Amino acid sequence: MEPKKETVLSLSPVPLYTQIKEILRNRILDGTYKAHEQMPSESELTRSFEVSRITVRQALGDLQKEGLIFKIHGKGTYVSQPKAFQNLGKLQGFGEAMASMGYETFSQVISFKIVPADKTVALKLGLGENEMVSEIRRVRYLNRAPISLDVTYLPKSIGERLIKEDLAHRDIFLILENDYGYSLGQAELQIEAMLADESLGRLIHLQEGSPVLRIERLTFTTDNQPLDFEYLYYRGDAFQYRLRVERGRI
Amino acid sequence: MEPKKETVLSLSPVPLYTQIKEILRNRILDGTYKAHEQMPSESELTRSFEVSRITVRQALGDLQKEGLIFKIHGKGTYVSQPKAFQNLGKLQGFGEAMASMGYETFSQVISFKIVPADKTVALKLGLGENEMVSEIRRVRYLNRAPISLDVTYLPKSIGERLIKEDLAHRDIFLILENDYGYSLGQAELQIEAMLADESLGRLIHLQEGSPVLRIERLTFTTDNQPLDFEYLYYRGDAFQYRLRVERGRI
DNA sequence: TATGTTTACTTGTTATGACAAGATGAGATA
DNA sequence: TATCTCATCTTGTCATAACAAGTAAACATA
Repeated sequence: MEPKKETVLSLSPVPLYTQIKEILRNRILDGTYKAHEQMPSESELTRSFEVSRITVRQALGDLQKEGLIFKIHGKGTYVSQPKAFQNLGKLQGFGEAMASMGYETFSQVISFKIVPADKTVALKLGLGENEMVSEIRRVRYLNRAPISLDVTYLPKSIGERLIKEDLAHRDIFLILENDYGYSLGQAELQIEAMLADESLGRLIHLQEGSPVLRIERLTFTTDNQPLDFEYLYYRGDAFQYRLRVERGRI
Repeated sequence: MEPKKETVLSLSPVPLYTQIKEILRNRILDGTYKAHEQMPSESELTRSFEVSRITVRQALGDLQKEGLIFKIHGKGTYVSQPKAFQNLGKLQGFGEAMASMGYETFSQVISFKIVPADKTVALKLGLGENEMVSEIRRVRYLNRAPISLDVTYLPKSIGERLIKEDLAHRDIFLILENDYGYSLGQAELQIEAMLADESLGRLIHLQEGSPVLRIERLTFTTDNQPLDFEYLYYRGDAFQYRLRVERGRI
């Protein structure tokens, strides 16, 4: 059968394989390709998108890294089944943790600003009071429902590099580690319960006065330099923070 | 400078890029390429291994996925800082933690019962559904203000011994360790936000509908036997749960 | 019928070639 | 001196091409 041809914007500054990856990701999420079903073969995708096989393979490889699909040599490419719940107290980014359980997540970047650090942020990151920092606000989605608001503060120089990254689909932790070479060590968390106000409620689809888990997280490099400071606001009804801790001897 | 040529066994059933990956990995581990130093460029590797660039890139890409190296567009490929050792956010009892910060605490024992385990408790402690367990309800005070309700479940035999202990001033954790000789290892926590109902509000002096931090904590011995299962309800306005977690190696 | 064999699919590996785009220092220019 | 341009390094993207190797079903043979 003649595959239908699809058009990708080759003028766009976005790489071809990224565009194809997005299209395929959407088809998996909207159910065009269902769990455990076979995806179109590489040669079919090559024909329908009118790109080379190398480009198709790069798109599929990325989706495989994200855990959305898996391949069987000689048979084909298949859509992954989301896995059951089970957990750990490792320091993980949200997307990382959910992806390892087979859940689909993405983030919506609400704002990306360079702002002077307030007292708390300056203290946490070890900066002067009015030094500039990057502030990134993201709403996190789990299975297409909003689940949290993340407010991330990073030193200006690092934040600036993130502007061109795909924050919608990649964890900041992973970018810092795998792309920028930072080695993440410990994190300090503070967890408390609070009530959603109107603006938070609007962002994560909660009524004012609903319970929210508020987490402050300061992440250090293995050299013990503070690197990333975040406020995380999780919907109390939809999320449980799970972790394992050990009995310290120190 | 003329790069030295290297030989790879092209007859081997192992793919070329895998062999190159192993060689490079060894050089990173044995210090030939040191942390934060630049690796040879792709074209250098292409010449020295006498393979195509695509093969070199596949090897480097895999090492990047493993976190051993990272790349900077336009600059080069660098060796990552090796990640530090193992985990542990510290597992502490409440009194223990507060005392170490100089706060005064005590507990009021609300009830001490021997009851049949419900489904959750039986599952967590690894018991049969209607086996008997000890249930201890305590209100915790910090500087004379109530701050949390703790509901503790222990196997019946252990709980019975606790009846004669001074639970008002001593942590159960410390009694288990110092008096009974149990060695506590990991704990699993689940943390979520909820609203206080009337009876909880009365116990910890909160209005109905106030935010509360609800924690489920299952503590294991170092032999990985579940020992102690607790529900902790903390006043959202008066308490922050703090912990440190570490970034685990894959 | 039972057992190989061929064939036609799939993904995996590798080569060669080309241009884009980021980084950086040397050299030209104001 | 300060700034801009450019040459030249780097990695990133994409094309075409070929063969290897795993899978499975159709087919041929004993």
